[in-house]
Order: sequence, then C-alpha cells, then structure tokens
Amino acid sequence: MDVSLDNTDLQILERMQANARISNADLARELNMAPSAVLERVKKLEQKKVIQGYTTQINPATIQQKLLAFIFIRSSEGFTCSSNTAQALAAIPEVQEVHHIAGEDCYLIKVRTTDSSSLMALMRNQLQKIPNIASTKTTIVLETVKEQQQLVIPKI
Amino acid sequence: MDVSLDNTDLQILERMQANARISNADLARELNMAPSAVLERVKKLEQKKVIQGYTTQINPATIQQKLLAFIFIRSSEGFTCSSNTAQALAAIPEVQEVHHIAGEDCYLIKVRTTDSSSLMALMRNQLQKIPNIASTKTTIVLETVKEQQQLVIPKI
DNA sequence: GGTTATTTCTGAATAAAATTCTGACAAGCG
DNA sequence: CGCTTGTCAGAATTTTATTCAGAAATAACC
Repeated sequence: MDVSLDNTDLQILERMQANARISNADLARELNMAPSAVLERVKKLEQKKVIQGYTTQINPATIQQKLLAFIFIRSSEGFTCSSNTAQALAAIPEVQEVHHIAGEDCYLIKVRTTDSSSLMALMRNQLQKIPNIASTKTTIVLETVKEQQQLVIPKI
Repeated sequence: MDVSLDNTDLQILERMQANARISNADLARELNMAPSAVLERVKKLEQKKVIQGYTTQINPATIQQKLLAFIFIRSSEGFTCSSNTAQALAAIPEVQEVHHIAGEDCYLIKVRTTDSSSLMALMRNQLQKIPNIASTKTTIVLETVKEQQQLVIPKI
C-alpha cells in the first residue's frame, strides 16, 4: 500500500501527535477543511498503519513508577540473540522497551519500577530466569529532561 | 493536590493508555457507569496531571525515521552536567528523550533520524556544537521488539 | 489535447457523543 | 444530628462523528 504523505497528512500527524484527543471538528477548523475530508484522511492513515495507535501519557510517579532504568543485556557465549529472549523480555510489564542492538550486547531494555529495591527484585526474579542471559549492565536515570515522540517534519 | 487513585481511576487509565481516542461513552459502557461520571473523573485526572497528555503513535519509518540510536554523552572534565546542556539537547527535534543518568556519563539521549549518515551529520553539526560535550558513545538499534508505555497496575 | 479514472474535497443530513446541570446518595466529621 | 465533600445517574443541550451525494481537482492514458 502506498504510504506517501502530503503536507496535509503531515499537518494532521503533527497536531494529533501533540494531542491525540483533538476533535476532528477542531482539526478541520485548523486546517480550513471540511470535517469529512479530514476524517477520511485520518482513517486512511490508520489503515496504512502510519498511525499505529493513540496513547495516554501518564505521570509515572502517580502510579508508583518512580524509578527509570536502562539495562544492557548480554546473552551467554555461543547463544545468539534469540527472539525467544526478546519475547520473554517484552512480556514483563515493567519492561517498556526492548531493542535489539548492534555490538557485543544483545538487548537494551527500558524498565520502570516503583523503586530501586523493586528493580533489583525484578532483575533477580524475572530477568535472571530468562534462559541464556549472561550479564546485565544497568543505568539508572536520575532525572528525565525530555521524553516524547516528536514529529520531525520531512522536507518536501 | 491529592493524587490518590482508586480502582476505577486505574481502569480508566488502563483503557485510555491502550486507546487514547476511546469515546467517553464507550469507556462508560465498559465500566458500567454513566458517561458524566466517567468524564468527571477523566477531567480530574487531567487537572491532577496524572494524565499528562494524549499522543499519536506514528510509524517512524513512514516519516523517514528509519534509524534509532541511543547516545551516551559525557561532558568535559571539570564541567558538571548543566541544565543548559540538557536544554540544548532537548531542543533538537530528532532527540526524542534526554535522561540525566548516574555514573560517569552525564546524559543518555534517544535519537531518531532517517539513516546513519543523517545521524552522523546531526552529531557533527548539532551535538558537537553544544558546549562542554566531551565524548559520545553511540548504540545503534537494529530492531525494536517492544516500545510502548504500559500501565503496571499497583496492588491495592 | 481530450477523455477517463481516481482521488479528494465540500456541504448537508443524521446518528452519536460530549458537555452541562440538577439532584440523589453515601461517607466522613464536627 | 446537621454539615460538608465527593461521587454518581439521568435528562437536556450543544457539539461532534459519520455518512453520503455530488463537485472539483488530479493523475493516467490514448
């Protein structure tokens, strides 16, 4: 399917990324278009999977997720990074991101827990029980300055 | 302001995180509540900043963001991690996350660009021009297995 | 160039939803 | 008890989403 995006599509994406709950009517007003035309485009962007979904950003601290960490995971010698390992990592709710990376390490994961002790518990009870994980290297985040997907508008 | 969340709030957050554009009416049906009651709660969650915003997840590849990298940034000797540095990093659109981290390095940033050459251009033209940045260590992501904020429901 | 498709748009009609408001109900507290 | 506070349901009203027919624009092709 064709995924070429014109300027109007990018305008829509930009506004919807900043506020996914903007009403279609407001969006149409901002773009000086009929609501039906805008709706048609949004539906098409969803169909084409340009838009993958809509999420609510929740203040982590308010739901007891005060600690953020990045963990590099290396698998045992002789074991390549299997997708099983990745799936096992992804299945842990506290693991919010799983990236397969280049270099000696296999995966980089992003983890949110209530505090450092629950992070350690998670590493002991969940990470270490995943087969073929040899070692981990953890980076604790002290403060997050920016955290948002941001649309980088391609030049047309 | 009180930020205590009861079970109904968590139900709302869980559903809205999975789909920020769920209609208030549908949400009310799922929770067996009147739409007005649910709306009242959502507004309150917004006021209390439990809900920080609503965003649209865009398939990065469709907007020419095919490369994802994490970069560790170390500042020059004798210079502590100033918030100026962080602000300068955050101002770059391709830099989607800026975390101040523990340990020898200062910042961990998440960057999305079209390809490796544009990443290198960004590092040369933008990162290296920020004062007091001594060195960088880049980790290229080959494949992203999971990438979504996920609500970890606290035990009640 | 002229003729077809195809896509995208507008504008109106209708169905559905958001929003507001009033009052009921319950819990906490002096 | 009486008062306050918070939450809720239900109805009324405004606003929006959605659908549709047809016009305008765009692309494709001979």
